[in-house]
Amino acid sequence: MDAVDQLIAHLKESIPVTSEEAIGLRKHCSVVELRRRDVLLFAGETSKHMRFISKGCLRAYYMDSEAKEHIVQFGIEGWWINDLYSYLSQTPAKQFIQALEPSIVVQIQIEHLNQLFHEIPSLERFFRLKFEKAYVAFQERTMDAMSKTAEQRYLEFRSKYRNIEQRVPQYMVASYLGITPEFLSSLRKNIP
Amino acid sequence: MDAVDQLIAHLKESIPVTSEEAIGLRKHCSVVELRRRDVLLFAGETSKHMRFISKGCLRAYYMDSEAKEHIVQFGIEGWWINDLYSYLSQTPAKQFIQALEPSIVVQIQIEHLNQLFHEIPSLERFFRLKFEKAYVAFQERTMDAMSKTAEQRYLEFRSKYRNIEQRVPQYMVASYLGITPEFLSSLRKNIP
DNA sequence: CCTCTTTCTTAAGATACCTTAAGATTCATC
DNA sequence: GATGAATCTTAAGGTATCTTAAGAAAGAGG
Repeated sequence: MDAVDQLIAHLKESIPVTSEEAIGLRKHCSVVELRRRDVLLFAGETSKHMRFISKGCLRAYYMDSEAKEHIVQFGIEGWWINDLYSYLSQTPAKQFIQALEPSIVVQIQIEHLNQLFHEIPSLERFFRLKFEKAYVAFQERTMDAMSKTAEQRYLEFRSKYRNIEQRVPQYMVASYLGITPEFLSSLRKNIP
Repeated sequence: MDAVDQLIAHLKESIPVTSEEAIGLRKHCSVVELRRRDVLLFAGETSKHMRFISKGCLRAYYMDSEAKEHIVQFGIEGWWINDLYSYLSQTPAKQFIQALEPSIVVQIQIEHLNQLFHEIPSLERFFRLKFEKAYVAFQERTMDAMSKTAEQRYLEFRSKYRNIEQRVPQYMVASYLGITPEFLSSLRKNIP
């Protein structure tokens, strides 16, 4: 099963996809192989693709005014990763997207995707739902960031994303949680 | 100029609206008057309307597991307010929406709005853009909550929303910023 | 206007989280 | 397998923010 097959299988979990539609889709997909540390999208560029992770692990992060990195999102096999705002509004990205492992990503250009929305109407619904989920995830994260302790946030991260915790460096988990690596280390010491 | 006129004027700032379209729109709008403290949407209910504030001031907030309130959003004249996730996914709201002053809100039922999208195509674009903005606002707020001090967040709130700061109680600003009212009070003492 | 409720301030002691620095461990690559 | 780079831990001292409690000020509604 190649990378695009995986994308199609992923779509089929939520919407029906006929084999003709799959063929149409395939035409508009490009597959990118990334080495560890390769950057797929630089801040300042405009995000021109929707990106599906077929293999590997990536992060989206931005740099604050003091050049500190803050991780906005991780992504692994079967997830989408993007600077969604840049993509949707076609304005320069604030985030970088970088591979943390050797990875394979399927990309669909924005023009092609918009065209596909006409050929495969349920695809538009698929992305609307994705977007709604992304929205609510951010809303929850905002509220958590403001009302929960770092320990609570870490425990929730761990139970939600065990798999991710095991494959990214701990200091990146700290960055995702908004705390220092030292503090995360000390939290971990005091947890079973 | 009545409440619906205000809504139409608001739309005209972003998209063209013909007078026939305005008439069609008007049919599907209902106007709600609220007293101070009236609740427009309860957590647990499903949000069935898009809501435009024609007059007054409201807040969207949720209650955490310890019964503490956390303000997600304020809204004043010319803003939209909703539990957007509940509205979009038609699932029970986690947030309350409550008037902080006597207010007038224009509501459009979801079925009517979806129908209006066919009659006034640019309306769909209007809401897509609104939604993108809401998304990026949350993203920024998440990152701010995790990387900036309460003082920085307060100063930014103050310069962005001077008008709101002046009409809502200070402890609600604190709740919006994710800090205690006592701490906000002490921050303010040390700022010009 | 008066009164009751809501909101704001102050202060002291507690806790969460950060900074710095150094050493220990693990990992990647030759 | 050796070596240098990347990552993790520990610890001490500092700062940001919270909790509690009480009184002061402001505002709402009669």
